[in-house]
Amino acid sequence: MPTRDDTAATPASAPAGLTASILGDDLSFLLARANALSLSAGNAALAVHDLKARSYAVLAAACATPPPSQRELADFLRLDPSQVVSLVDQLEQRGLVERRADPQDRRANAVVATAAGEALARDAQQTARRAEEAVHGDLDPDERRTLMALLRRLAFAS
Amino acid sequence: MPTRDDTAATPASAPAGLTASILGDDLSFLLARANALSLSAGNAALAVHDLKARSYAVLAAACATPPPSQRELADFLRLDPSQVVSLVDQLEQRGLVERRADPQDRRANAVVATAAGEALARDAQQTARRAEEAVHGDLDPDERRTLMALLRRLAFAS
DNA sequence: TATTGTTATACTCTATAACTATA
DNA sequence: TATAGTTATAGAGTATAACAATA
Repeated sequence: MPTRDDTAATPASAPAGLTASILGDDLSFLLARANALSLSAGNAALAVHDLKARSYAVLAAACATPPPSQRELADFLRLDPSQVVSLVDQLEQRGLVERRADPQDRRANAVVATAAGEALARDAQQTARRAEEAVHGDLDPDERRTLMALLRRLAFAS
Repeated sequence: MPTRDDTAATPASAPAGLTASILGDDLSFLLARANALSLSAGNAALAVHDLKARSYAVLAAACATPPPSQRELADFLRLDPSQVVSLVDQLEQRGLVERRADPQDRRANAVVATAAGEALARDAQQTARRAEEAVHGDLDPDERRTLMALLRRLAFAS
């Protein structure tokens, strides 16, 4: 639940009373707080490319094969379909993605990255990865793998 | 970065192309998606108590000893101080927390749960825990502990 | 009749700046 | 001079409903 966009960061430590409180072993809270830190670090870093975590996610997904439809993007990124419209609009105006009509289903638009979009996605991925490391830099590679595997099960449960 | 309040849920599974995309091993994205699922499940469940994840977090923190100041709440929950004002206002109007002037520093308000607040926090904690289990129910206790320990390091790094 | 994408709109959340009272 | 809390406000993010085109 927390989110705050402070680039010049909050002291991440907390009063002992609070870390030991009910919330201290609340998985949802830890998830929320970890996400908030990661999100603000990511947004700050991606600003160099004129992207945010959201738009980067759409761009990165548009590099997949086969390219996703807007509906698939909405489901995968957990965005409202109307939000996807506006994110794709912005990326399309910058020439980073294209809407390509699906010949199978003419209601659907595949969102596919242009060459410029793919290049930017690669750069932004590097940027994002470096920002991530600042957040979880003290996890060793094994721990990182473990964490990702467990998170993946939460993120794509059922 | 994703958040969407769909109670009647999205199919959590995703096109293989997307799970295998750049985002598939992006820790920030997994964190964001796992958090989004957990948050919407939490909000939906806590609605029974007229709480959301945010207000529940404030209430739960107000049960800690020593009771946190608003500034400490803001840092711990990663909320803006002005948001804390409004959340505390709401809880105070419902008689669930009180602002108690700190005799040491008369600028500061400790936010402390009332008896009713503590009772509700206990109920809500049960509710939240049950909702959590729906999200990460397929993790065994060991995996859950591991996940929490790793997340705690991200959430309170440095 | 249901679904994809779209638009418009209302609402919630978040960030910023200015102010007060204390320190 | 700096910090805790407050207020007001603007901006970003999110949800809802209605519609056209297609299935």
